[in-house]
Amino acid sequence: MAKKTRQKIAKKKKPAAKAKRKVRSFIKALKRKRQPASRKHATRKPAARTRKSRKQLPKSSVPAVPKRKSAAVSQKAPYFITTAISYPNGPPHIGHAYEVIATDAIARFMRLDGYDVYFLTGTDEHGQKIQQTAAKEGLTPRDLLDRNVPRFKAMVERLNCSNDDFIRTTEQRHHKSSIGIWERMQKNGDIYLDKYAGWYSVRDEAYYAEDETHLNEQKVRVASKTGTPVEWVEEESYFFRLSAYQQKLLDLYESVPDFVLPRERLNEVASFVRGGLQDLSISRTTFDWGIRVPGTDKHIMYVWVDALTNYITAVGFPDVDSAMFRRYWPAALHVIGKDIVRFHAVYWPAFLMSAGIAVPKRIFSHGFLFNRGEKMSKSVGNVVDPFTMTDAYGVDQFRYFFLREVPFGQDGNYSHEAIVNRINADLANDLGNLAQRSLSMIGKQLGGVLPQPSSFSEADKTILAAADGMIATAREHMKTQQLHQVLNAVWAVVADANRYFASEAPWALAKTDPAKQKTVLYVTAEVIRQVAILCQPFIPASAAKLLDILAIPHNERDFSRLGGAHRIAPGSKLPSPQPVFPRYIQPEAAA
RNA sequence: CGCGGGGUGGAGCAGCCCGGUAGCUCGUCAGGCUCAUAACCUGAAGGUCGUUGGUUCAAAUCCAACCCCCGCAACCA
Repeated sequence: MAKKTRQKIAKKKKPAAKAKRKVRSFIKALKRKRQPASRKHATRKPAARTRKSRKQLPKSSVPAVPKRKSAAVSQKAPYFITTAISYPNGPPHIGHAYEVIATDAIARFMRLDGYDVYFLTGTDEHGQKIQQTAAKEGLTPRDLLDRNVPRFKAMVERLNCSNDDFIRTTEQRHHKSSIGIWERMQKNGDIYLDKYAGWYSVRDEAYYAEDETHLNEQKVRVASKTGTPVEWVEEESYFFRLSAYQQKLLDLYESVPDFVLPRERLNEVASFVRGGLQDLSISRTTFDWGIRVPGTDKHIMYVWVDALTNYITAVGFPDVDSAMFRRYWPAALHVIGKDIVRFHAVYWPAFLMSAGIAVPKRIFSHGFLFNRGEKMSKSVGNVVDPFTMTDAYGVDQFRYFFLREVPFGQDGNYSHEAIVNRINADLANDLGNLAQRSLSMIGKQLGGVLPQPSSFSEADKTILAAADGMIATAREHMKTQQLHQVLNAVWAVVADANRYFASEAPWALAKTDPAKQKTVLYVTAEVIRQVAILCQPFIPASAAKLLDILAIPHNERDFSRLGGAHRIAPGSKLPSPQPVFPRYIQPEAAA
């Protein structure tokens, strides 16, 4: 059995080597192209031609009032991790849920592994879209937010996320921070006032060049790409000298090859930057729901300037001498969706460089989730509400499915069948049943007292070695946020443990060799203990239950307890085991 | 010639970079066990690796061309 595990582990290493190779060739490519930056898109398109409708990110849980940590004190290495902030112009959906549970799993993993983690999530509440959505519903932006933001907070709580703060960009601290970064960029000479004109689509929140539009049947000019109506707009705007940062960004990508993961995303970004950067319009005068540009009365900051800044706001900016800021910035990891890589890997570091602030250490771009291969969409009617889903399957089951099934960084698919299959097979049958069958034997035959093992056989040693090896494998995969690989490694051991249990047949040893039976049950409990500890980041509530029925003290559940240096204590009295992972049974009238 | 991802047993995927017994999960069939959550263990069946051509002693793996699907563009990570 251990052989199988080893093979699996060996296999997984390959991609790493592959990735390194890719980096090398990527760097070469950068060097090659570096000098002559071809300026393909010379025409200046006014604003950032993007739609920024989506900024995302989930948020986190708990305290309505941020329970900030008192920085300082800890000897542990700091680890500041964030989700993107969610744009609450509608209810939260599964994409928001996915991002926050994945980020939560990483945060919990690092915490258990001895880091001083600060986990941030929140909502991005400014922008024209919020203003418009509110107007459409006859509400003020404030009203709309008061209705929607609590739903995001509730989702984060429901998903059992361990965020330390939940930031809202409408908060006072964030206004101060945004003005702070603006002034720093301005002082550095990177902001100037100019004018731009172009065809603007309100719905897309984007400008189009003349040749990107046409007159439709109704003689209305529309964006060819999206079919949305456009209007000619001339607007005074502040610009950020993004063009001055092209080489600095390329240097960054070269010196920190893991700056953006997965690697393909960095390649895309680098190629975009090599293509030439134009200055970025960073203010608007066409609406007022946002943060006012300092020293003006009609300019509102471009939402992305405001949104990205949330990451430093949360650690105390503009007070760069604060304990929080000094301890946690730069961020260790920004977890974002693949659609906003450009904002995080190009604009954000450029803003920070301009402001004289360190850039984050890594951006990780996760993929999108598809419902039976289809993008979720209201018109198709396959939008799934995270609350409904967690009600149906359970929070830990929901978390487990997405974190195990979807290779982190790639797109993923889900369906009712796939979810039921996975949670029944992996959680209920493999892990849950293993715990139940072994622990109930201890309960019934050994009076609920964890037995003392006698000498270990080769089989015992092999399965223990497999369990002891999990943490090293997990850490290796965690270096590049390969969450699904961590779970793969854990479940390979669960499968080994089931084979071990079946081949040792402790139920038959009760009469023939009680000492050996005790050893087998002890070893099995020890393997389950390590599995449960390592599962905590992914399925926190269920893992805690498993540890409870193994009578593991709360202060012995961190990763320092893994790897074989510590073993479960013989002689401890175990509570009578309760099933931790119920099988999913199709509800009766599944109309 | 817009950019990117993908086409491998019934389903979903790995393998491809560094050619050389086609692997995993689920499902199906048969057997075992009976401690356990109708679960666990063992074995079997099942594949023209999108197409065509090329390189090679040898190609799922390298090269070329082509076909098809899906994202990037609608409230949406």
